[in-house]
Amino acid sequence: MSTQERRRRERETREQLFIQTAQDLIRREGLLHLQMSRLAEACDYATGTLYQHFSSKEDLLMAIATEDLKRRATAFEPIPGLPATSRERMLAVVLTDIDFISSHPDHFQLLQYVSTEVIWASASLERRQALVQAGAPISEVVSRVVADAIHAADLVGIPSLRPVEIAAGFWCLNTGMHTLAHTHGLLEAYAVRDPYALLIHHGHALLNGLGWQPLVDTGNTRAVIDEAERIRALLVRSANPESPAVTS
Amino acid sequence: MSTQERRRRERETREQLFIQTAQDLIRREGLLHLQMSRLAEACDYATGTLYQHFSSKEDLLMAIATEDLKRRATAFEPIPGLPATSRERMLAVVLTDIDFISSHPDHFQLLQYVSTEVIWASASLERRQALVQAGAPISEVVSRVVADAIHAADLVGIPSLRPVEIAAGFWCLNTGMHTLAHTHGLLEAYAVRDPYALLIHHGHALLNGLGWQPLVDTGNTRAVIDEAERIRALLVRSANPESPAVTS
DNA sequence: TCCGTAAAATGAATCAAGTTCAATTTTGCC
DNA sequence: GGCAAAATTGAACTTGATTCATTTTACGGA
Repeated sequence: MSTQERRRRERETREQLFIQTAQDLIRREGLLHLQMSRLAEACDYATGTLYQHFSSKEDLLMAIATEDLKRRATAFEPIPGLPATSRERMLAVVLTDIDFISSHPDHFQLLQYVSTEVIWASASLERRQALVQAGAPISEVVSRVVADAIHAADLVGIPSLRPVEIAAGFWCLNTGMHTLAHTHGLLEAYAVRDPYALLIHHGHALLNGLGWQPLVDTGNTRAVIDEAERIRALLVRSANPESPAVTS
Repeated sequence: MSTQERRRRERETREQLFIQTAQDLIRREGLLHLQMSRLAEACDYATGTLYQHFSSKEDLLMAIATEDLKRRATAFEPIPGLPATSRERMLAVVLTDIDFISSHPDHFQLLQYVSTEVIWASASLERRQALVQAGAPISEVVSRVVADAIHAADLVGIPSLRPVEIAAGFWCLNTGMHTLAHTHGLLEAYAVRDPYALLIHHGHALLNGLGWQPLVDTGNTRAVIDEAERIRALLVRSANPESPAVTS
C-alpha cells in the first residue's frame, strides 16, 4: 500500500519537473519554440513519457498556467484579513494583481494563450476544469472584500448587483490593463506611459463612482501613490508574518 | 499602364475572397479546423496561390482580424459628431463596442488569438503594423470625445492624465468585459448573468468617479437602461442619415 | 493572327513537430 | 531468481503547413 503512495508521489514530482522545466524553456526561448521532444530531452525522459502526464501539448500549457494561477490565488488570501479599511483592502486586491503579473510576465501571456478557443478546445476536460478551479478562489476573495464593505456600510449595496458583479468590474479593469500592457503594439498605439499607475488611478475612480467610502481625491497624485505604498507594505508584512518588529 | 492597375485590383479582389471565405469557414467549422488547403479549395485556387497573398497561416488570420477591426473602427466614426452631451457620447462609445462585438462574435476571439505572442510573432511585420493601424482610429475617436468633454467643462482635466489615458480606462473596462464574456468558463465561474448590462453599469460608475458631468444615478436601473436605448437609437439614426422622418 | 517571354498558378513533394505504439526495460512480489 | 504487470522508450506515423519545379496563362510586338 505504501508502494501505491510512493508511486503517486514520484509521479507528482515528475509532473512538477516537466512543468517547471517547460516554464524555464518558455522563459528562455519563448512559447513559440517550446517543443515536446526537446522538453522531454531536457528532463532526461523519452517523448512518450510526457504523454503519460499530458494528453497533448495544449494540455501541458494549461497545466503550467494552472500552477501559476494557483500561486497567484495564494497571494490574494491574506487580503480579507488585512488590518485596513474595506476600501484599502480593495486597493490591495488591485495592487496584489499588479505585483504578481509584473513579477511573472510570462504568466499572463500564457494564460491569454490557453484561454483562446483554439488552445482551450485542444486540452483535456480535467485540465480545463482545473484551470477554472484555480482561479475561483480569487473571485471569492474579492467578493468577500465587497461583501464586507457593504456590511460595514462603506459601500451601499445595489439590489440588482451581487458582490461578485461588483468584483467583476475590477476584474475587467485589471485584466484590461494587463492586456493593454502585454499586447504587442497596444501600449505604443495608446501612448500610455505607465499602465499600472493608470490602473490604480482608474481603480480609485471606479471605487469613487461606486460610492465606496471613504472617497479619495484622485487629483492628489502624491496621496494616491503614498497610499499604494502603504498598502504594499501591509501586504508584504502579512505575507511574512514572522518578520521582525516593524520599524517606522 | 491600365494593365498594372487592373492586376492590382484583381489581386485585391482575390485577397478579399480569401479573407471572406476564411471567415465563412471559421464561422462554420471553428478557427481550430481552418486548413490552408481546404480554404484554397473552397476558393477554387491552388494552395500555393494563398501564399502569394499571405506569408503564413498566421498572416492570413491577422489579415482577417484587420478587416474586421477596420469595420469596427468605422462604427465609431460618427460618435464625436453626435447631437448629445459629452457624457452621452462616451456612453455611445461603450454601446457601439458592445453592439459590434455582440454581432461579430468571432471577431473578438480571433483578435485575442492573433494578439497572442505565438501568433503575433509568426505573422509578417506588414500585417502586424496594419492591425495596429486599423485600431488606431478608435483610440483617436475616444480621445477626441474625452478632449471635447474637458473643453466643454463636463470633465475636469487632471494635468497628469492626457485624454488618451482617460480613454484607455474605458478601453480596459470594455476589453475586460469582452474577455469575461468570451472566455470559456469565466462567466460561469464569476456567475455574471448579463455581462453587457454590467459593463454599462460600471461604465457609468467610472464616468461618475471621474466626475464626468452630468452625474448619473446608477441605482436607477430603469433610467440607465432607457438612456442606453435612447443613445442606441441616436447611433442607428446617424448610421442611416437618409432614413425617413423620426417617429416618436 | 501568331510567337516568345515573363509572370502567375499549380499541386505534388517536402518538412516539421506532435503523437502513437510495438518492443524493451524496470519493478514488485512470491 | 524468476515472472507478470507496469512503465519507459524512441523510432515510426500522421497531419497539415509550406515550398518549388513544372505547367499554364497573359501580354505586347512582329
